[in-house]
Amino acid sequence: MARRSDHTREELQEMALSAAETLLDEQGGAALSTRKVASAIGYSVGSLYLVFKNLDDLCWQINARTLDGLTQTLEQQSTDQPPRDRLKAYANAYLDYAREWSHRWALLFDHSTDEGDAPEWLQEKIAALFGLVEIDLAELYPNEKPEDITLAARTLWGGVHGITQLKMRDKLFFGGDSAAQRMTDSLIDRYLDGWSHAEDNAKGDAE
Amino acid sequence: MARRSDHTREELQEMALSAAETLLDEQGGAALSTRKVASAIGYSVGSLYLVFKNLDDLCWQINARTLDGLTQTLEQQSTDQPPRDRLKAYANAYLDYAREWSHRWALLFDHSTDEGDAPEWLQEKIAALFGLVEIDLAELYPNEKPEDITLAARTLWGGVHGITQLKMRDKLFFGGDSAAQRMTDSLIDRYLDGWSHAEDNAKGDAE
DNA sequence: AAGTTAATTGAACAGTGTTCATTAGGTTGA
DNA sequence: TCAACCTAATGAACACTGTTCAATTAACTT
Repeated sequence: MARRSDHTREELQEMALSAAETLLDEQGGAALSTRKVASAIGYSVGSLYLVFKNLDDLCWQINARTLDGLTQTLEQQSTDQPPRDRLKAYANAYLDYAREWSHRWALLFDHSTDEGDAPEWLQEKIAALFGLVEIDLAELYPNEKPEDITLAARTLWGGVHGITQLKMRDKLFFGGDSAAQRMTDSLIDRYLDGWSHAEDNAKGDAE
Repeated sequence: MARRSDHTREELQEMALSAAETLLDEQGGAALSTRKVASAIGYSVGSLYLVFKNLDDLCWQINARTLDGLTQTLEQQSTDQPPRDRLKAYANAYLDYAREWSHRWALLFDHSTDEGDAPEWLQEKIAALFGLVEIDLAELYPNEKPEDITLAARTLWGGVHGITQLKMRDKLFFGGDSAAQRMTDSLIDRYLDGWSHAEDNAKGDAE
């Protein structure tokens, strides 16, 4: 067959990504293969290469969607609460998302191209995620320099990410299901308290 | 050839692991293959399967060695300093180790068996790493319940791990080379300050 | 109806992990 | 000394993988 034009390029791409995600959810990242995706959408292997540069490209595009979903989930958290609670809600949502889409989450952070870094647009999406945290921190510490807010956001969120990762890989072995959330709560509370404490001292010294 | 007995099983295993590590360091985890390892040590593919259950097993054994090296590095940090400084030194050493052995470090945390968890002995090694942190925290907060120390150690070290991972994957994009260390310092200082703060409050309330 | 075009194919190639019947070097016993 | 045995070591075979690209053929044009 040739020139079927059953689907546009965009449709083909969407079908492939969707099929790949299903495969990923059901069988994990190791099971992702071009032949399986192709046969799942009723096209041949070669057709995938009309729409994706290679399997790596397909993975990055899945990652982009995963990251979009994650960002959306975080954004859906109620804004009608104090920044500190919202940060905790973010962390919780982050943990839940990783739990619900464990294979997608694993692909997002495990997958690394042989050569070169993640694509730019992916990096921008991650930056946007950090941005959410920065907003809350800026609200909590309006007198802080922007650079310090940026550093704090990355520190705090790096921490949440690390806890999530260890949890996902069963390398926490402590305290059952609720442990991870207790840890992110503890992290956020103590980090913010420690920060306030330092600010108070600074003020005290200045005056 | 057969029955050469040039090397014992133990020697063969050591040769294979060592060759695999070299391959890993030079070409990354994706380049690790049974045929390459076999040819590097002058044996055939089949011989590897006399010593390792499969490639996964070989990877786990590399990971064990990586984790041992990491633990040793941390243990070499001077004990002749206050617990807080030692914790920072640990975090620093952790970052340095990940930087120096980036491919080994990536294999350690990316590699996940298709089915089932990491082997038990690996989990014990990780627990031992957490133990180092617990010692310092217990020294800092002698009145804290052991369970709280355990949780805090995992929280803090999960955070350091997360920062390290984002750094390694270039997903921090902030502040150049020194950023990661500034972040772990910030994390440890603020977390400990926040903890002390909370303890003071608790004491104040009680009295 | 014949010609043109390009969407789609799938065989081919080079690689992968894993298995296991075969082989050949070392050891043993006569 | 030499045949018998044993077993460490092999590497061909199998079923997979990603990727390419000449060949095919359905649909459009004339």
